[in-house]
Amino acid sequence: MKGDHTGTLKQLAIMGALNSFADITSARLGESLGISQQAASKEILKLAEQKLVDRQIGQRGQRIMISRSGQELLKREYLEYKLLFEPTRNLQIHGALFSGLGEGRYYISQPRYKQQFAKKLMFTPYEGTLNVRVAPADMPLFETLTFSEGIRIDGFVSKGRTFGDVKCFLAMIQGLECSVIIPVRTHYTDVMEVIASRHLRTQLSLKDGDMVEVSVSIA
Amino acid sequence: MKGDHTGTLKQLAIMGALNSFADITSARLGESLGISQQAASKEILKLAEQKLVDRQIGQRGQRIMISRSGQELLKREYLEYKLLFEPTRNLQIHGALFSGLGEGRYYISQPRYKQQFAKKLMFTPYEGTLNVRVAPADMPLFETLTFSEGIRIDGFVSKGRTFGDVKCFLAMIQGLECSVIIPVRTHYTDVMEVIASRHLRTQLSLKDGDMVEVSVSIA
DNA sequence: ATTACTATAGTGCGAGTAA
DNA sequence: TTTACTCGCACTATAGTAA
Repeated sequence: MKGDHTGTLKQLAIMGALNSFADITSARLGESLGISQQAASKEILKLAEQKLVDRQIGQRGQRIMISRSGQELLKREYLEYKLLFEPTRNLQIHGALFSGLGEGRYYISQPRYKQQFAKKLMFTPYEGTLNVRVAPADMPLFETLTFSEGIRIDGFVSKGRTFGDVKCFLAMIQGLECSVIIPVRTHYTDVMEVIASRHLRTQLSLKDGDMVEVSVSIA
Repeated sequence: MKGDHTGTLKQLAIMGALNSFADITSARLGESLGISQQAASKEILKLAEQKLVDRQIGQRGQRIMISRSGQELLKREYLEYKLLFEPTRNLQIHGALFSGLGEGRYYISQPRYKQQFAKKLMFTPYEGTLNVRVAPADMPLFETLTFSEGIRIDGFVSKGRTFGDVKCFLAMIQGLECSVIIPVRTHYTDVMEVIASRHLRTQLSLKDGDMVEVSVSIA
């Protein structure tokens, strides 16, 4: 709110700066936003300062591209709107962190899974999972995920091993966009695996035993 | 940008003011937005002044609900983000307005259609259609809609008459959210029917013969 | 053409506080 | 408890203009 430049960033994205450098003059940006050329110029400088955009400056104009963190900001914004308008329910699932044996990391680092995550989720997952021991009181909620449609990730066979179908649910953990992944053919478990674009433990300063709340959105 | 209170409006929606009155104190709103209680109070007053929210004031707080135009603002915002992040293509289809014989109005005012529009589109259509005679140069574009998946509206039989399946495509006309509807079993036509939540002719000051551009998004 | 500096006018924020 | 006023300060916008 205080220094909120989300609107400007969105306009830059609309003008083509989301996935590549776009020629955008401060005058044209100002016109789109209903502000002066000077104000638009300052907006760009501030976005660059906050590393939300990258710039290439020439003498006959500048080229602007939204940075990785800028993209994440816009995606988070999009997700919030989506949760508002799409008829989804949000399940608040609580649990305690624990360290797994690294099977999660092994699974999601399989190239065939990774390709699909990158395509079907809105982020490219960090290669590791956050293991959450679901609170007994929330087990009924967690189990409804078994019966809900999620984003389908197809299984495959690699080197004689079978990697089964998996489904993902978009979720939020402490304000961060993430995804809960569960096998389609579930065995009973109280372990919820969470993936995100970053290493959640360092990002959120979490350690074993910490209680977390994951807000899972189901269709 | 100048007097942009979209962020505040979105926060109010998140806090439950989208579809009903919600008890929201200025202090709590301020906390959510990272501003003071006083600033939040002013934000609310400005939103109310612009008729983007309705208020009920008591002595132990206020109840806030986002107005119809406020909802439309947020939906437009959502649509913009959606077009940015969902892998859609946008077809710019041009054509000239003309007056139909009112069959469009007759069709979309059928209750069975209306119910589905309200549920599956993001707006409740005004009971009338805008008839656009598609420019010959854009006919190939228009025809691709025939082969694209849209939002499916199921047909039905009423009083011995058959109303066929129809599909809708989210679209924008002069910055306004709208939808293009075409029968699933299409006969060849150069007439594109556009519906929206308002009477587009008055809303956009259009008259017969005017050229319009409709930006249709397909999956 | 551009971007972006300076100076000034205007708007917004928050502390204190009334109702 | 609330909401929302005034007022001082800071931030932001625009016009003019340099580079």
